[in-house]
Amino acid sequence: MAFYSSGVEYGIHSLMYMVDSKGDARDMSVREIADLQSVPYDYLAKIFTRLSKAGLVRSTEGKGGGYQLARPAEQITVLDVVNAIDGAKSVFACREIRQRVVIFDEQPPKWACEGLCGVRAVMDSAQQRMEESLAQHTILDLTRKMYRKAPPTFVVEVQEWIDARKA
Amino acid sequence: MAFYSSGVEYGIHSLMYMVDSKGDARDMSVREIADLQSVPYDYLAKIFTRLSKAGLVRSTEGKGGGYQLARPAEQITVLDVVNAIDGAKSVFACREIRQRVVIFDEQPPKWACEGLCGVRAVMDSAQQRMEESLAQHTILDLTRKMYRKAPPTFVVEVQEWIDARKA
DNA sequence: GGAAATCTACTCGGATACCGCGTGTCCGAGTTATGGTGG
DNA sequence: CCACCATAACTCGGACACGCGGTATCCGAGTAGATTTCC
Repeated sequence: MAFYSSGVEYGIHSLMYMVDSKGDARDMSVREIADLQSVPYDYLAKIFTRLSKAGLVRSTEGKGGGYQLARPAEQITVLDVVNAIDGAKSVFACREIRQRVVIFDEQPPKWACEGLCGVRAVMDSAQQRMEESLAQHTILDLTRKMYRKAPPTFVVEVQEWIDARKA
Repeated sequence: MAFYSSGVEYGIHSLMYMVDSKGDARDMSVREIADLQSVPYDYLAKIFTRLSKAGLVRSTEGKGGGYQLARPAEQITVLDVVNAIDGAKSVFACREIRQRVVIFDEQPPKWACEGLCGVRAVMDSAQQRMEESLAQHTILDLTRKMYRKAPPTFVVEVQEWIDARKA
């Protein structure tokens, strides 16, 4: 299975649509975002509460409310989104096998318990590299890249869809 | 959940015990390795068939048989073990959400399908960073680090346990 | 016409159902050394 | 003494049971703007 949940994917793509062609924030409701991308609404709603708790988006309640980026899109990294949605999870779950060696039966010595397990240290550092890489890409980067790839008509079509929706 | 399976952990720790204090390969049976580390035997057996298929260990069948590193421990990286056991799996499962935008209904245009999804590209490159990091650590490194941390008596105790076991 | 009640469209949070996959176990088959047995 | 056979200790491979967590759905509660109703 994949490490990052599908929620992460939904989250990132959603945030990408919450910034317009000029890079400014755009106010949208969860239902709009879900319908726009043909994504399950209830599920996406849960994801946005997490994004909100993490401070990546701001919510306004009541009718006409919705979500909005809490800070500029160039200050929201992919790592931020990942952490917000999936939480701090580890690529590797160390089971302290080093302590289970049959030689020290029932009572592993201190040297086998203190510090980080060597295997785990390697894994942790690898994960850190990955996260550093994720931290180098922002939502704005992704949005720009998407709009650059699409024909110019796409930007306005999205905007029109949203406007028609509000009415 | 963790990305790398517990099998990976078992595998790496097992390989570490298959090289002696001088760094030379040591012949061991799965049962020995499992008992030494108090790890489920049947499960570990499956892991070793994978290591074997990947060419990391060599097997000798029949009584007195067992496994042995197929190449020097300094030429087996953590990434090798991970790939052998968990196979080539991806941190991120792209669901092509970009194609699901409601604007192009039922028939996403070509530009939305060709090339890599932007989000996926970011994830893939991040994973690559992680794997590069894993490829920089070898089994020999890990073994050395373990023996360096343990008191000198530990090395001989392990050897004695193995020898007593053979008799 | 203004205040109050109703309606509608949101954000929240909990409970739950489904199901795939990791983890672990069991069993049978094939292989090779070892030890015992009979001629 | 030697050929033969049973046994034990391995590696393989498939099948399966169990449980957890990701995915998704449903529902109720709270909030706030828009609309209607009623005096």
